[in-house]
Amino acid sequence: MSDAPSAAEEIMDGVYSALRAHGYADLTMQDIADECSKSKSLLHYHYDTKEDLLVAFLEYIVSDSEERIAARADDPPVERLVQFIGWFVFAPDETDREAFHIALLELRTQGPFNERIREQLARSDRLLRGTVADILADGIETGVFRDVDVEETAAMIVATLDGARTRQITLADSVRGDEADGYTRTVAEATLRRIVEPLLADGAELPPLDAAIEALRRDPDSPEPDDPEPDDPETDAAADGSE
Amino acid sequence: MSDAPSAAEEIMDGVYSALRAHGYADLTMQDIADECSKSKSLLHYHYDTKEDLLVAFLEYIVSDSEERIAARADDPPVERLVQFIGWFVFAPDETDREAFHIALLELRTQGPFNERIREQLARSDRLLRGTVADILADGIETGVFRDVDVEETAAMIVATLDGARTRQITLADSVRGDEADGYTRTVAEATLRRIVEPLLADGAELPPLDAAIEALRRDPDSPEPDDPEPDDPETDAAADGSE
DNA sequence: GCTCGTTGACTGACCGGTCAGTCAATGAGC
DNA sequence: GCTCATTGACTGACCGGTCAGTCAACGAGC
Repeated sequence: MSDAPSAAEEIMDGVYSALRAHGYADLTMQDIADECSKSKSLLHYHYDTKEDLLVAFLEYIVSDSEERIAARADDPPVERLVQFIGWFVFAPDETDREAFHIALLELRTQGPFNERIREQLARSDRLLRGTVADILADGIETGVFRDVDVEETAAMIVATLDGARTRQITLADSVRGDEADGYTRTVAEATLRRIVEPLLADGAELPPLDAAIEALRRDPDSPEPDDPEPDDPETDAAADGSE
Repeated sequence: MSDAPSAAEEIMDGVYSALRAHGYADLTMQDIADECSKSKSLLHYHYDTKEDLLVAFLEYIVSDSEERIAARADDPPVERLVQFIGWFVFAPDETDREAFHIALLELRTQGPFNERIREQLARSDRLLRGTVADILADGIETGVFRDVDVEETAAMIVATLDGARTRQITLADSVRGDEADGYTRTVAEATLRRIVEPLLADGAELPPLDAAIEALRRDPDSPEPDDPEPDDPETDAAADGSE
């Protein structure tokens, strides 16, 4: 697990880097090969087709997210929820993460044309909405949340954050940082204030979003991670990617 | 204006049909040519490059949405808002419209890589959020809405609906209609109940979403249209597409 | 009202580049 | 010496874009 990463790991890393550098639409097998310092032929040795490779990559990042989320399942519901929301927000310097999310969004648009991709996307979607639903159900049981329709609330929260992020990454101008930059953060804050806060039982209080975002940046192993170590592929992949 | 559509119009129609049929990612100039029964060379005669053609198409559909929205600017704010929200919802039989929105989402993912596309997306985004903000400002002035932050509320509403639609179109399985199908509608209803309704001043009431959706289907010239006449290209294009 | 030059719309054939995928050969480890 | 990992050279398909040329419409000159 420490040194000598397996070929599969190196290739997944290569896909990750290549996606950030080139996006999905004009990602070539050669790009991936270059990023992991291997030959294109080797990629075909391990994965028959480009599709196989990309589906494997998707599986990889979704599984990673599953593990990260599972690792935090015992945190208190309110903190977990704020952290979940905070994880959609990009800090200003996380251009790599943004680039990766652009590629993931491109990948998502291929869902309708590719069943295997769609399957992974659905898995990721279930993970995200299910996580929020679990958090809410937990909180209701504990008495920190009022009794609401957890599925509906989860759907709304995830849709809102996903929509905000989509707008931010598709409209942000890489050169002159523009208004779209802080968009997700603004919407995340509004979501907390206008959707989550009314859900709190009397006496319960929301921790600040900023603190949660800061914590995520420091602690890679959070439910929906940021970049843990420089260049760690899946760090936050699955969560967003999937939807 | 009646018969003998101009070449430009026929080509735009061709792009529209081709996008629905093939999606954006594997859209070829030949596909477009086939859809409008012209030669590929003709497309290059009118538009130097494929990019030029697609940017022209984007301009075309965003402009169309601008006009449609402007045409309804004098409707009462509450009705306008419900109609705006209803226009994100796909009726079960609107597979064409869904296919088109998939292509538009693909196009949106190219924003980060193409300034001219990004420009049009930003225009569409301003249109959508600006429209909701206008509706809210109108309603506050008239006294039907409480005094809220219109920009923030508009951002939330648009993000939520957009996120819901994204999930629906990327995850829906074209063969066996699955759970993702009614997703946008569910979220739209939740948005009305949980975001819009609390905004209403005492005495004001929301018209039902279903009625608004029905009206949109019957009346193509609504702010954010459905398919007006069979095969009318831009009908609902801009609204969603953009941003 | 006929001819002829000009123009704009349009086409088919073709070119060059790109890219996924193949294959035979090489080397390393056992 | 056999297996497995890896490589570079190669191929075939596809696609954007070019180009030489056709054709119908139109207007001018007679």
